[in-house]
Amino acid sequence: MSDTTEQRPYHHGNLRMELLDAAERSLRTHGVEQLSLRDLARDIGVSHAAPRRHFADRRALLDALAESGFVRLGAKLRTAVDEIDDEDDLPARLHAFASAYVRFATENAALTGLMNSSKHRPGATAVAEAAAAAFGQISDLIEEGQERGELEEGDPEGIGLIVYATVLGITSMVNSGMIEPERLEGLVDTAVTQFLRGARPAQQR
Amino acid sequence: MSDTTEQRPYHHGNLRMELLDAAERSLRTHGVEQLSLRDLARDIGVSHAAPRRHFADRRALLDALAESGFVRLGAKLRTAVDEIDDEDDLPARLHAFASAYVRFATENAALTGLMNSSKHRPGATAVAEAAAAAFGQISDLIEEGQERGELEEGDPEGIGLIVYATVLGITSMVNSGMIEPERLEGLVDTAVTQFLRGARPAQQR
DNA sequence: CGCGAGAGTAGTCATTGACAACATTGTTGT
DNA sequence: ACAACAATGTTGTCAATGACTACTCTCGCG
Repeated sequence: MSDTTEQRPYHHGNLRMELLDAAERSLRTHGVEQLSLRDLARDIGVSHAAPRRHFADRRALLDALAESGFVRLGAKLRTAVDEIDDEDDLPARLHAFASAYVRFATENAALTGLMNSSKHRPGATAVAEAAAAAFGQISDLIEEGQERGELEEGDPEGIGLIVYATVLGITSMVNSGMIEPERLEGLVDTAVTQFLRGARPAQQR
Repeated sequence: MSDTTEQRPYHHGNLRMELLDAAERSLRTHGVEQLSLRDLARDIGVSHAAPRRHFADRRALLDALAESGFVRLGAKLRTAVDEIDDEDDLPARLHAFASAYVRFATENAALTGLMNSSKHRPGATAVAEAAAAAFGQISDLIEEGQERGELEEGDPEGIGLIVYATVLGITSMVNSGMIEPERLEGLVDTAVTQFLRGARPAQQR
């Protein structure tokens, strides 16, 4: 059935997904502050109260958005790392990871901001889990590096945290306009390189 | 004249400052989303339109808050660095800088979030300047380190950016609940140490 | 085949930011 | 002194919004 001129049936049938889509568009073009449930409903062509059937309140919609963001980010990170064929090439894999992150985070600036601010909200366990899954990948990378003696010993998560923090900070600065996007690649490069140098075991220095 | 039972004169005399004070309290306890101009006006006991004489709109109030935050942060950073008597002790100074930053940023979590999200708003030049002043200090530190040959050559600002980014990222993770505050000190410690190792000139490796 | 749950609608309310018109007070030039 | 006048507050109003309630439509299941 064509949906162009046809009257929409009483039941939309796909509202939840379409709400999320519209929400992400609005997020991208107008920012999170401007995102209004009634606006989305108007865009889609349903009544102002319809979204309530799918999201208890504005927060719930934003949380769902953040969760979906983390899932997609996780996937991007995974494929980026896996694309480095040489499984033992830690520098390359770390670099791929960092690059993929900053690309996603700068191409989806507003969404990333939302993701980073929602993941602490109590009750948003789904968001937290999605975030942990995305982040967990770097711990694995670090762990492998340690096993092969390329990185100093110590809590893999703690060490990974540093890398993650740096990348997070860089994108935050780009997204807030503090530094120009052109410098992104270079900064990520030096960040990863310096990290690898700084985290080498003592006997290799 | 006592101001306890006395009727407030028609002209408050200090509304702007008191608004900023109340705003910061509200920010701290309820977060930026809940901050409402009318609420502040009620708290202070003026009419709902009074704030408009001092801040064109909600954004302007938030920007002023962010600016004041950067000014205070800058001062904290400066004194922290200056408290290290040995002017040549780069590690100690860098550490003091990072420590002071994370302390401020975690003790003023919501304010920091606001600061980091406002500094890009076009037209908020005052905010941008305050931010640059606070951040510029680290460039100076790096430059000194380079002059004494303790750090590899290269754009001081670029190198400083990495440190700043890492510290920014760490606090962002703490403030969003991704990592526990107890780990803060340790993380900052390793971050600074690793940075210094990684940024040493080649011949010293 | 009817009926109940799921999904959408219309109506309402309190809150809010923004704005305009008006009131009060402090200041300044003469 | 004192009459403009600029600052600063006040009341009143409006449109938008999120949240809630009561009602309606449809479809699938027993």
